[in-house]
Amino acid sequence: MKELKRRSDCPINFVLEIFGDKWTFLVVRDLMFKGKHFYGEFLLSEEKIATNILADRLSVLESNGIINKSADRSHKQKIKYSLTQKGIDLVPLLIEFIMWSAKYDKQSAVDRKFVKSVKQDKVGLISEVSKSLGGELSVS
Amino acid sequence: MKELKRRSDCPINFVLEIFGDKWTFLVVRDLMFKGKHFYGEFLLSEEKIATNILADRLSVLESNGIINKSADRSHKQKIKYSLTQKGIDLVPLLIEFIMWSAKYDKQSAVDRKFVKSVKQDKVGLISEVSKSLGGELSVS
DNA sequence: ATAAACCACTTTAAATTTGCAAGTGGTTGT
DNA sequence: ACAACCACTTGCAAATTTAAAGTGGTTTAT
Repeated sequence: MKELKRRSDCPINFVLEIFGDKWTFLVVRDLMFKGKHFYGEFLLSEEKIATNILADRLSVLESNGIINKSADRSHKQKIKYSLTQKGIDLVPLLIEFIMWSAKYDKQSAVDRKFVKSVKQDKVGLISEVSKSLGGELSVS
Repeated sequence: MKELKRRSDCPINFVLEIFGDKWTFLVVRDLMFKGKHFYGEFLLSEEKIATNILADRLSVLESNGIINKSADRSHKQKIKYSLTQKGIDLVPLLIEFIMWSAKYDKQSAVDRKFVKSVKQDKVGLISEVSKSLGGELSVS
């Protein structure tokens, strides 16, 4: 229904065609840094995403292979959302978001220990975060 | 007129409040990697931004301190747009955009030499690109 | 000196997207 | 059996985006 034609093959544009709105990266953030996995958890985030927007963004993320759905073990209806490797590979990108905001947003709620850790060993932190995300088995 | 209240103090959200749309980063890309500086040049880009959107995004970028305007030497009316240091500090972020797309977009028009160069020495390339952008004097 | 072209926008109106509130239909807990 | 919970879906008003045309100075060519 959407994204039939891409505007260009530019690599910057490629990211924008998927993530170019105010909400999609917040869902990724919740999965990546907040340990959230369920629809109801995303709704609780501070920015207050609407249910229809969340449903739409989850489906966009899934159809682009950034996340996948799996069944919760004990709860038939509960759907667990997890990052795929393609999603996990956004870690360096999100870290740069954080570092830029840490530098330029005076009232940023950033974790200063995290920033310090990135400054000391960015590569190490990326692999640590990525590893923790990849460690989850998805029960498709 | 806009952005009176921020949705949260989250560092990811801070970036999205400025850049969370499909166009703003393309203007930054043109300034950063395409050597573009003038209104008419941005309009020529492949993605075909509309004039009103471009005018709006330039003013958003300026009011957020990402770019500044300066007068063209020989041409009184021509306005030259340049990245500020705050804008130049987006280089690592845009590079991660490019690297992610290079990995996951099969038809990406990415410069493979650039990708190779990032893989070999990311820090070096960032400082090289940043230096080339900072070298321009702005005649306010 | 005058006219055409260029410059950076602005305006208008239609189409699309967003945000809010309420509703849906199946599942689970008591 | 019934209420609560789950992941959405629907309807609608408001905001944003888009294309096209227009504005009012500036510069270039004649």
